[in-house]
Amino acid sequence: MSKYPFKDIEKKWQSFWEKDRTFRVTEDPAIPPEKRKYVLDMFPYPSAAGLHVGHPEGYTATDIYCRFLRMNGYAVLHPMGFDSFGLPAENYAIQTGTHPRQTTEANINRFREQIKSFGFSYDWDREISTHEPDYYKWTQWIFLKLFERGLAYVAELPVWYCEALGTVLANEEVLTTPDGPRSERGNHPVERRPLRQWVLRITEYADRLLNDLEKLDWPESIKAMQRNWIGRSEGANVKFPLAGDGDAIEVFTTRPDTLFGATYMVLAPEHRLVKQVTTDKQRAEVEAYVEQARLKSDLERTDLAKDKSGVFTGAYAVNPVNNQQIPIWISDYILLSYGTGAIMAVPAHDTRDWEFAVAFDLPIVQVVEPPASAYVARDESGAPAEAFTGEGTAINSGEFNGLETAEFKRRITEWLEERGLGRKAVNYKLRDWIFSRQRYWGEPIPLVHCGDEIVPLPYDELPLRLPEVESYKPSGTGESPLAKVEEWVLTGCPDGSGAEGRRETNTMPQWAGSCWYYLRYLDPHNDTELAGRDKIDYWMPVDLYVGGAEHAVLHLLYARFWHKVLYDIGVVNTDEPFMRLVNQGMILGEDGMRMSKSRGNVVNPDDVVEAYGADTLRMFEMFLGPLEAEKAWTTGSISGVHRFLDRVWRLSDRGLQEGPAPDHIQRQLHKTIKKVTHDTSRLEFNTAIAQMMIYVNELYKEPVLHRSAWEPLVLMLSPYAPHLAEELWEKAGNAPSIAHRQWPQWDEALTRDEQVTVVVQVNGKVRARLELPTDTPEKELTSRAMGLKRIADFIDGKDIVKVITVPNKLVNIVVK
RNA sequence: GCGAGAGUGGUGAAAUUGGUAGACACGCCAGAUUUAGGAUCUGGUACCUUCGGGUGUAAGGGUUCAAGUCCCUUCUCUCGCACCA
Repeated sequence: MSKYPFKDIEKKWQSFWEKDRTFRVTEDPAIPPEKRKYVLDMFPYPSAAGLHVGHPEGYTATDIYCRFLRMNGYAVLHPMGFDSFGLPAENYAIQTGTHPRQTTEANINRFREQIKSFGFSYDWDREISTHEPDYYKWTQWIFLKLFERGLAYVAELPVWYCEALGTVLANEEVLTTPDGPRSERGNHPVERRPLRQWVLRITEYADRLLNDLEKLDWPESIKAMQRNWIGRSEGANVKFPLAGDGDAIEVFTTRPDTLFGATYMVLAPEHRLVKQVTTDKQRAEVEAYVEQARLKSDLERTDLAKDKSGVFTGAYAVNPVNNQQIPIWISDYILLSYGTGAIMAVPAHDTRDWEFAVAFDLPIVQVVEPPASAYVARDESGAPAEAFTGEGTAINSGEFNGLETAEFKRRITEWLEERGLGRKAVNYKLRDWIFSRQRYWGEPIPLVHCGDEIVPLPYDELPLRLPEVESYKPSGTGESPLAKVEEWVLTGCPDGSGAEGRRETNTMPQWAGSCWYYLRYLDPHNDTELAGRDKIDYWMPVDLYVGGAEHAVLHLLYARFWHKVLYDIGVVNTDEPFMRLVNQGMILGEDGMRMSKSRGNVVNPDDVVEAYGADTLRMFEMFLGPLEAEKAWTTGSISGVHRFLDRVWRLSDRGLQEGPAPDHIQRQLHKTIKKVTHDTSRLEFNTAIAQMMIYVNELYKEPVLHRSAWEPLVLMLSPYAPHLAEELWEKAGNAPSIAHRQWPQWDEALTRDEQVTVVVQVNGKVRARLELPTDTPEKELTSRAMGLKRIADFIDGKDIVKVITVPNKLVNIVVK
């Protein structure tokens, strides 16, 4: 159905750009810093399935923006690469014996071809892949820096282990599903196992990761997710001595002001003191409960709907503020992994403790009087029927009675500190980042075990290359396939002692490579530094980062963490990498559901390019709706965009007339330039396209096409449909390329119409319209409005209360 | 439950600071062109109507000369987190 030869045009210009290296960018010192922009796409994992329609969405958006910036005199860094370590290639290797490198590189080639077929203006001289030794040399280098600074350590931890993937996973890679905890990748069941792991001390950066979010121009939802994930809460750690024992239970609480209401304590079943405190009488029952809790999946343990369960240990602790003995229970609603794994229970003011107290008939003591404005459900006797968790005034709290919650917290914390019973404390939900994987296809960790010592490889021995292996299968011993490569594992100890050492056989997770890739683009071939400082100073930080919201926590938090470490060691110039973040909305299938093979609603972008051309695909995806909104694919409306481009093409067949265009065309043109400029700069591509459509519709009604009305349109179109625009630019007699030509400017005076429609309202309802010259004085507006027969009919016999006029907009006559 | 966001024609969606609701596009209808179909061009297309007008932006209320836009209440949906002490 298409008439314009998009296939020829697109092929022609893609090879022109490639030969011409049109989009190569260098660090030109003549360009002032404010005219330099770093626009980054989240690079893809080169899967076997090829690109889906979601990839070109974000990539088109940044491409349009970059082309727009270039035409406005900016130096633009816009690179692309591949996140090429990862499990799918390795799983394929396990099944088929094909080396993951082979699969990965074939996929990269396919991806690169596809990406090029969309006409994106990347500087391909800067392409990187994270699996290449030249690249992972620097991933390893950063790891050694982390190790040096004590930010990487080994710990035996209960970690998520995935039998199907044969590896441990980070907390962030595990999802809670109705079928229990599952791996984010592949949706396989996972379970907790105590294993020896490399861990990165991201918690040391928790406060900075939290506070610096304020500086960032990111979607509020992403910031909220990161805040939530970090989960900072302030309170106090308090020691409750055991009755008749020298030991004490330490708890974390955010409400030290409710200490007087603590009527019992609860330990996590795995808590170290459980064995010690349990009385003989209770031992059998406690042990049974602990065993039962161990076998429960986390989902069962965290099912909110279930009733509270627990067992009394038989032991008592002493509430340090009033010396009362309170019973110690165990329950699985207390998690060993948060705080100290033990709580003081204040049933009157904590919903969970309330439920537990009611279930086991434990005492409930009110210590916070709710403010008069607060609603509290009460039973027939007038006693509270639920926990009051808000702030209020202290009661039943001895000398502290009458204090407001915030003040009480300060005072009681001081009181505890003076007596050595407690101290101010901050807790985070964020855990340290479990960093090792028992896999083959990842960066080797450049460390050697020499007896009990762990010795880093000297920097000049990097990269530590992945050895070739016989089998990609996990060893089954909880070690990676690397462990079986004896000649690689056995090595001299790098401390120079000449002793035998064994290499670390764990590899890094996929996140490692993507934590810093944006820096390598700056200087991709540098073999003495990860990137030259002059290049970093020239481009960083990233001005705009576009990608999917699925990386809200994982990638974006890890990358920020590494960046801060690099900042602390003086490698980078800012403490945040990505100043502005935009999430492109997901493109759903035509049925409004997430695209998936099983639903059969997957749209392959190659097919669209084949049928309509890359320019149509680009514009269609942008025309679908706002960039950030979730949008359903609608095959039908592709033709609307294609028809538009076809109309533009046929318009060019008319030949160009020199000399000025008619006045109304000039006005329409300048309005169009203004709107397209404004909208493009704000990534509001759908409305910019609509405006160009309006303008083309206008041009269509004209008998002749003027060069002065045409060329600005071609220029404005060029970021959106670059192939067609290049062709039209050449067809108009200009030398290629259009890519660096000056963006058209508008004349404000010409954006205004000579005539405007002014509506006349009576009591706010539109009753008439007036065609008047622009900027007709308000007085005349009023008199013209009053003079209308229709209006006279409406206001006849009524009192005019007032008349409101808005120049060039409306007259509203208020009558009674 | 908590956090974030969103509800506008048959459909995707527009709408500076409150100022003509539905731009643009899909679909549909009509006309032109065409052997026919497709394609193309032009026009129409929120709903109701006694053709005066009335009603419409999830629902209800409020502020205002004027509300999709601001305020309050409620409902629905999407996403994220979820016994985090």
